[in-house]
Amino acid sequence: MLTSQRKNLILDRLQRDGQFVAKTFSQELRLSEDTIRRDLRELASEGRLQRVHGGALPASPAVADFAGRQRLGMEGKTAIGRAAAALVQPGQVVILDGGTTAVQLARHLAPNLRATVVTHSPSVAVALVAHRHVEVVLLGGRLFKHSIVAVGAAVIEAAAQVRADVFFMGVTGIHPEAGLSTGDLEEAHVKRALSRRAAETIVLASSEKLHAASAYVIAPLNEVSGMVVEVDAPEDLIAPFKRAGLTVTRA
Amino acid sequence: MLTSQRKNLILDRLQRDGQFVAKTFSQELRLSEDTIRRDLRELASEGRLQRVHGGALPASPAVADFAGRQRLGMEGKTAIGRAAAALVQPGQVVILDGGTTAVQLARHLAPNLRATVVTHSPSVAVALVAHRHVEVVLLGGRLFKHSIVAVGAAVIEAAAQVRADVFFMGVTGIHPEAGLSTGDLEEAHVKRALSRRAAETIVLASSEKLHAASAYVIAPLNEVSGMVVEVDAPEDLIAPFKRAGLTVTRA
DNA sequence: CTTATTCATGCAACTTCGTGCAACCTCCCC
DNA sequence: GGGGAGGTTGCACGAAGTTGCATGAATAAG
Repeated sequence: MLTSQRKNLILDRLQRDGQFVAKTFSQELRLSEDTIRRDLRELASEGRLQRVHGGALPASPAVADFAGRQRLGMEGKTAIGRAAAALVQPGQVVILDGGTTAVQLARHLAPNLRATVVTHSPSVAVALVAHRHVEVVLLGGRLFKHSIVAVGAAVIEAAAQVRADVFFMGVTGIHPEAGLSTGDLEEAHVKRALSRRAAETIVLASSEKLHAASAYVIAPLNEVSGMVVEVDAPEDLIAPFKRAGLTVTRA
Repeated sequence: MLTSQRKNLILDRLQRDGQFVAKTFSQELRLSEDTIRRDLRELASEGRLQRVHGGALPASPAVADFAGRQRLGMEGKTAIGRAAAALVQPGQVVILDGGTTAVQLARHLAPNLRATVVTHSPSVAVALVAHRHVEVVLLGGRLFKHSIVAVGAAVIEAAAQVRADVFFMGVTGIHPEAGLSTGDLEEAHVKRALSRRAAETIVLASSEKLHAASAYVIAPLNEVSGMVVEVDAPEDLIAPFKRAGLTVTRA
């Protein structure tokens, strides 16, 4: 049996059964589990299925993708969210970006805090329903499922109505020279627009984002006033940002 | 059964029932309670559900808040959602209201359906992230937490950009003489505006809404083209609407 | 206050995972 | 036909993940 033939068979099974167990299949084909696992790994890296312990599940592109990212470094993101939440002052108008870290921020806002949160992320909006005293303003637009945020001209237009005190921005890369960047052009536009509607911009930067750069530039570093990083972020990665004048908060 | 599959199942149950009992589920799957509890702990730490003594509740107290409402007649609402989802034709532009029934509708859209959904409900938007082929447009505005929908002039303005084929509306009352009504003035305005942006309006009417009237009028009956009711809705409550020319679909 | 669940934790047995490695195959060029 | 490059496969082994049980703490219910 050819490798690619076997891979197709795996995908067929996955579609048919809604699940795929590596061990069962290896016995059925009388091949070692290693071979099957290798196939699964490759298919997963092509995004054609979602790898899980023991086998695989169908790839539901956006969700699984997002859920996967969500699990990664959840601890650090929660800590960053909590620390950033503490930076919000009573009565402020805050713009909150999308992403898991932002949702954690929303979750950890002090229960008695009175503030207004403006967001283009439906997830953040839903998370804030739990908060008694926070007024939520949702910015609408086309939903970009990969990140679960609204994007496009509509968001930018709606944001123009807002003057906020601070914008908490998520990025995929923050680099001393390259500045802030993210993986989607539309998202980069929206982040830039939101940044310009706030007096300050604070970047939520989990460790893997430090000194990384993605395809689309959002803004140079000098448009950022601060960043929140994990408590154990290496000092030598942080130093360049401090030199650039950013206020660095450790979670 | 794969671990992650089990976790998905837990989340599904939670969505479906609005609650989750560890012991019951462990017996059902013939696994130790420890395993289930471990899953719950992990899901809780990812913020995907809210851990409580004995089991779990939906993550966003948003939904938990709903949970009271949600558990009530959930079966009927799911059925209505499914039936209404079947009314959507490929390629249509659909406006979807907020509320539990609408979320069920979103969940039950045929997986291969290509369509555009316009909504002012962040919950609906999040639910549709899972759908591969549906384009989602989010209407922004101030978030009305009780119903988890955006309301206000911004929504109405954004809706003005849209010409939809059909609007699926949730109400708190539909009455032969009093027409459609709901419990909040702002919401009534928004529903009316959305209704005018669609060629047809179809009301999602679980049994307790029939012949009920709430404080704020949305529109008279003649602006409605159809309604979806539970399969066992009493014929004598339905007859007046049929006489008024509405197409009644039984779930 | 008492009692019965339910919970978190540590532990041991077991399974599954990733990596490096060697054997083997196929294809292609000489 | 010889031989090398590139790819595939199975195995070994240490790492990581999963599960059920025991224990004592925490919680809900009467």
